[in-house]
Amino acid sequence: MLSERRLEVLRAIVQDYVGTEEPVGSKALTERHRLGVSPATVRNDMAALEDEGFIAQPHTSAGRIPTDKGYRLFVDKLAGVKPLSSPERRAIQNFLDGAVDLDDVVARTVRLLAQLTRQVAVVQYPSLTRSTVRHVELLSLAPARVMLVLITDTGRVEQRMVDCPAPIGETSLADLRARLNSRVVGRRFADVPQLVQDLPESFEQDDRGTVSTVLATLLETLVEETEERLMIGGTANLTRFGHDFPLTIRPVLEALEEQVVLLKLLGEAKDSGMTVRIGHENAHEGLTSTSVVAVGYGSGDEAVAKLGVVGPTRMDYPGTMGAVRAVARYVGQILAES
Amino acid sequence: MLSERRLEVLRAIVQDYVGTEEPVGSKALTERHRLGVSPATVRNDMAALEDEGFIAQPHTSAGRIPTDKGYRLFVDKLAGVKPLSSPERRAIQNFLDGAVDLDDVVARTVRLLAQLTRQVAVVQYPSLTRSTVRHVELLSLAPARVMLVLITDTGRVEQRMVDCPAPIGETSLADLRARLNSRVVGRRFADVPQLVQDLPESFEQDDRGTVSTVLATLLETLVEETEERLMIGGTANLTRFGHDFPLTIRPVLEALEEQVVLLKLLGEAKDSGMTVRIGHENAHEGLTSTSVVAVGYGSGDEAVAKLGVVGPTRMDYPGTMGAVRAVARYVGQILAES
DNA sequence: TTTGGCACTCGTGACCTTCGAGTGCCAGGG
DNA sequence: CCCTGGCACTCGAAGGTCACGAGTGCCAAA
Repeated sequence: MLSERRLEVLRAIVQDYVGTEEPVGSKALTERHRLGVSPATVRNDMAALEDEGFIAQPHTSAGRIPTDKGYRLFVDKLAGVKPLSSPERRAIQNFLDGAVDLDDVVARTVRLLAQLTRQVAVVQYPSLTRSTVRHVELLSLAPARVMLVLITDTGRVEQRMVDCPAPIGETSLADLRARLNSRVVGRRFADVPQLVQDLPESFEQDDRGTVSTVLATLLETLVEETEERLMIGGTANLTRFGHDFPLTIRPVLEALEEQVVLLKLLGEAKDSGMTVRIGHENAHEGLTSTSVVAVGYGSGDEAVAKLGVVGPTRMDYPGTMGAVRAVARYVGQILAES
Repeated sequence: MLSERRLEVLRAIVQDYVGTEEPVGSKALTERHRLGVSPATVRNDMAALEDEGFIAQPHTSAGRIPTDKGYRLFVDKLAGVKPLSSPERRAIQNFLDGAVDLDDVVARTVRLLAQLTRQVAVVQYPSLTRSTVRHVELLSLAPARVMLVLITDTGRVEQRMVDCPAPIGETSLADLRARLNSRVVGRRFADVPQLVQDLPESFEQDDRGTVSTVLATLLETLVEETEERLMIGGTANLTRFGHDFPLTIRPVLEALEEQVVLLKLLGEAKDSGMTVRIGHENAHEGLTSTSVVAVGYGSGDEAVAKLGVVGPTRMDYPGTMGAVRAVARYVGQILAES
């Protein structure tokens, strides 16, 4: 087991390296931190830390930098979550309060998060899977053409065109609308298929085909839209990455454009509590030199989606985690209010 | 006036420079292009072109590179629009045909354009200003709470909550819905305010307040949503920019994140025909080393929105213009069908 | 276990040289 | 009048050398 002081040395190394972006040596360490021991002692500790794999040297005769394992220990044991200052909290509140609709909430959240953390922000739209139906609307646009509009409790709206096998009258359509809503409003999406299963049977022969088609489209929408969407921002912050640019930034930008990759990334995060994935802990190979800090958010107790940031492994973990957590809370509040 | 051959030399310089990304010298030019004259002659021509400001030398004793003015001449006079190959056309068709809704169309278009041009793609959502109303729906969610859903002919859906001053009955609401739709369906957004002006008067005293509120929200939505949205993609292509990375790429990424900037950029493009803005022709200072190729697209004759790409001034103009034009046409078709 | 001392490593930056692509200019020829 | 070959010149890129110094590991003494 590592002694208390050695952990302290690791903490100092991480903090210095995050600040200066340069390998940190024993002398510099003792100067910047009041460790109460000489550089030589620190060197011994560093050698031990290196043996354990927490730090490494880019070259012989250079300072040490933390490894992924070192950051992991730092995040788990050595650092807390730094709460935001109250001006920051107020700024969040003000910034999010002006949002007019769901798109706007998400867009503002992305900007906010990117600005606070100075990193790339990723915000997932509230998922349809876990949300409930607020209303289903059916509009007759042409004799055999119906528009289906689905409204969720998170304010999301999805619409689909339905080409019906036969014309359907306004009365039947109103009837279907009423019955459909009485069954599904307030229910979870996952439960909908079962709830509407026997609906066609209660309609006249003529309309059954159309009713079935409409219901099929509804279910299809549920499935399709379970493929979640997300918004990213703050990519300009990637330019602060390092000096060895193109090689580092390229795969990251590519990964960020692949929504699938990002969704998987967020999906891997724990449902509750904050998840930090460091460097090679990320499965995607374009992201092996980045860390992902993610957390769930939602209008109630339960998370309906996730948000987070992507940044270099060399990031200010306490600060980033604080910002991510705070933003998630406020977004949850905003969603609950609307 | 520049002689025919000098224009030919300029064309060759642009083509070579776009291909190699390196200043092109007189000797290399005569080798790669059958100009029928000696390097010395080309040197004279180059000196003339430089006097006129079409090309420049990065340093003495280096080859020449085109200036913005040179690219301008190239685009206007020396190069046409390169049509896509038929496999490319088929690929576009296939790729866009799978789209399920408007969001999907836009998302696919962005990816497609980014892939075809290997540059950053920008696609504006069909604007509400120029589109027409397909349907307005009113849903009573609570006694004094109405949801307003607005559907456009381009398939876009906007919804707003309306808190009414007084409860309104289902009958009155249905009445309002019917009258509202009979007046505005098929009309342009710009005309709507006038068309609904006197609507509250025809309702009973009790409901007038609510009707006014609903109409106010509708008009507000029209105004608010005239602020257009857009989607961008292919930012990873920025890494192909040049060797002097961070400085070049940073302001571009920042500009791309500012939707306002991009909207203004697209707004400056001509409504019909293709617009190419080269380097310093772009007002925004982050984009002075990029060119923007934009074109309007729409379901009918008239453009309802614009799309385009942002890339280095050193880009393959004919190819890019060809791709942009082709994609715009296909998107127009898709929109017209749905 | 800590500390000061010491020899060693090796990347960084400054400085210099070489190399060659590219230029401008000029005199001669079609 | 325009084109061409020749020629001296420029100057950035690439490579080599060297001194510097931050940082290391190890050891013997406190």
